[in-house]
Amino acid sequence: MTRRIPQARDRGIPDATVARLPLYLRALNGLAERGTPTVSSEDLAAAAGVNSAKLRKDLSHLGSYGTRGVGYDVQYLIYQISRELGLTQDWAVAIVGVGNLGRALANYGGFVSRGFRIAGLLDGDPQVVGDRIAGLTVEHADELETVIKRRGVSIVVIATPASAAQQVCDRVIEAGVTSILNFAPVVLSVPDGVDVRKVDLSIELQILAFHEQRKADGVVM
Amino acid sequence: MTRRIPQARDRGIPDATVARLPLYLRALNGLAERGTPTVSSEDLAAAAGVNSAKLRKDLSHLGSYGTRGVGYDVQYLIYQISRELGLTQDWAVAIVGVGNLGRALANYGGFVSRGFRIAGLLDGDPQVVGDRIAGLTVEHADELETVIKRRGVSIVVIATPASAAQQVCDRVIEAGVTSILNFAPVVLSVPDGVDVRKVDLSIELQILAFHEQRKADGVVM
DNA sequence: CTTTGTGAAACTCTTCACAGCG
DNA sequence: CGCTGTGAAGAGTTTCACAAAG
Repeated sequence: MTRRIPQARDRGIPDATVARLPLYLRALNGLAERGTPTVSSEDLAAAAGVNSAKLRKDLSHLGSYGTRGVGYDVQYLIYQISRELGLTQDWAVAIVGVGNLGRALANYGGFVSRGFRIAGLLDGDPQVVGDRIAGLTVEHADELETVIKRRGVSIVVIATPASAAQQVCDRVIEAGVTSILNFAPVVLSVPDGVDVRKVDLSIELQILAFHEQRKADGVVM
Repeated sequence: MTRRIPQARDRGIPDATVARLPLYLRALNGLAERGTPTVSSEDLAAAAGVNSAKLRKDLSHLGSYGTRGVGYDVQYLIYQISRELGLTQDWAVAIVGVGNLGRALANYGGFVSRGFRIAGLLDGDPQVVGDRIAGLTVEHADELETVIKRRGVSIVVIATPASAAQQVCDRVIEAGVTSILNFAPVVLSVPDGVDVRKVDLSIELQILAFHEQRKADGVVM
C-alpha cells in the first residue's frame, strides 16, 4: 500500500504506530495545557485510550525519550512526536468541494492548530464560488492547478460528491500532489507513489450496526 | 476492545473482515446499478481496492456464496452481506451537535440509503434549535433522553465540540444506548459493553503528513 | 478450463513479563 | 524502588498456492 523507502534515516516505524502518534500528541497537549511536566506510560496510555505496553513500544520506535523511574517529559515528547509526524513544518492544504463537509473541515480548529494551513477552498458550483469561509474566499475548481502550484499545496482534501472525486484526483496528481485525503465514497485509482487515505462516514455506522445486531442476538447483554 | 460474545450463532467474523464488508457492499451496489449479474472475486476485489485472496477469505467467513468457475451472484451477495451487517433492519440514529459536521452527516445520502434512519437532530444552542435540516427539526439537547426512548434510537452520533462530548456520551449511555459514533476529538470513557467508534478528521491528515515528509527525505521520489 | 474456498506459510501487531537503568 | 525499554510469546491478518467444484 504505502511505498516503503529503505533509507538510512528510515527507522521503519510500523504503520500501526504512526496511526497512534496523533492520539498521543492530543493527549500530551491536554496534559501540557494543565501544566503537567512529566507523565508515566501508564497515565499517558490511559489518556490516549491504549494499553501501556503498546504505548512504550510505540515510543521506543522514535527513540529513547523516557527516564526510568520517572516517565516522559511532556514538552519534549510533544516536540519529538511532532517532528516525527512532520508537524514542525507548515503544510499547505487545499480543500476541494465546499458543501457542508468541506465547510466543517475548513472551520475545524484541529487542522490549523497542528502544522496545517488551509491554502485554498475550491468548488465547481458558481453559486458557492466567492463565499467567504474561515477567512478564505472560495475559488472556482478551474483554478485547481494554479492554486496548487502557486501556493505550494502538498496535501489535497477531496470533499466533493462521489461523481466528481476521481476527476479531481487525476487533476491534482497531474499537478504534482502525492497525498490525498478522500471523503468521497469511491475507491480512487492512483499511480504508485501517491498516498490516499479515506474516511467514509457511512462505513463506521455499518460496523456499529454489525456489533449492535450481535448484541441483540447474543445471550450476554 | 469490542466485546466478544462466544455464542452459537457467532461464527466469529474477524474485525478486519467486518471493516471491509461495507466496502464490498458499496462496490456491489455499483455493479448492481449497471445491471451486472455476476462478478468474479478478481473483479470485485479490484472494484473495492483489495487483493482477491483477501476478498475470498472474507466472504468465506459468511458462507459459501460463490460458484466455482463463475463467480458471485451480485444481488444474492448484496443480500447476504446486508443481512450480516444488520442492514436489513432499520436503525434509528440520533445526531447530537448540529454544526457544519452534523449538517453534513444529516444530509449525507449514504446513511439513509442503507438501513439507517435519522430519528433526531439535537443541539444545545437555542439559535440552532428549530432549524429544519434534511426534513427534520432540530430539537434542544435537553430532549435527548426523551428522543432516544420514544423513537427507539439505538445508535448516537456525537458531532459536538470536544468539551461537550463526554457529557453527551454519559447521558446517552444512561438512556440505554450502546453504540456511539464519535467525531469529537476526545477519548470517550465508557463502561464495558458499549461500542464506540471514532472518526478524527485531523488524525488522517497527520498520517498523510508523516508519509509526505518521508517522501521528501527519501531518495526514491 | 475457470474460479472458488482454504490449509499452510509469512507477516504484522499486541501483550506479557522482566532485566536493567536512573 | 519505580518505570522504561525490549526480547519473546501470542494473537490476528494477509498472502500464497492449489485441490476441488462447476
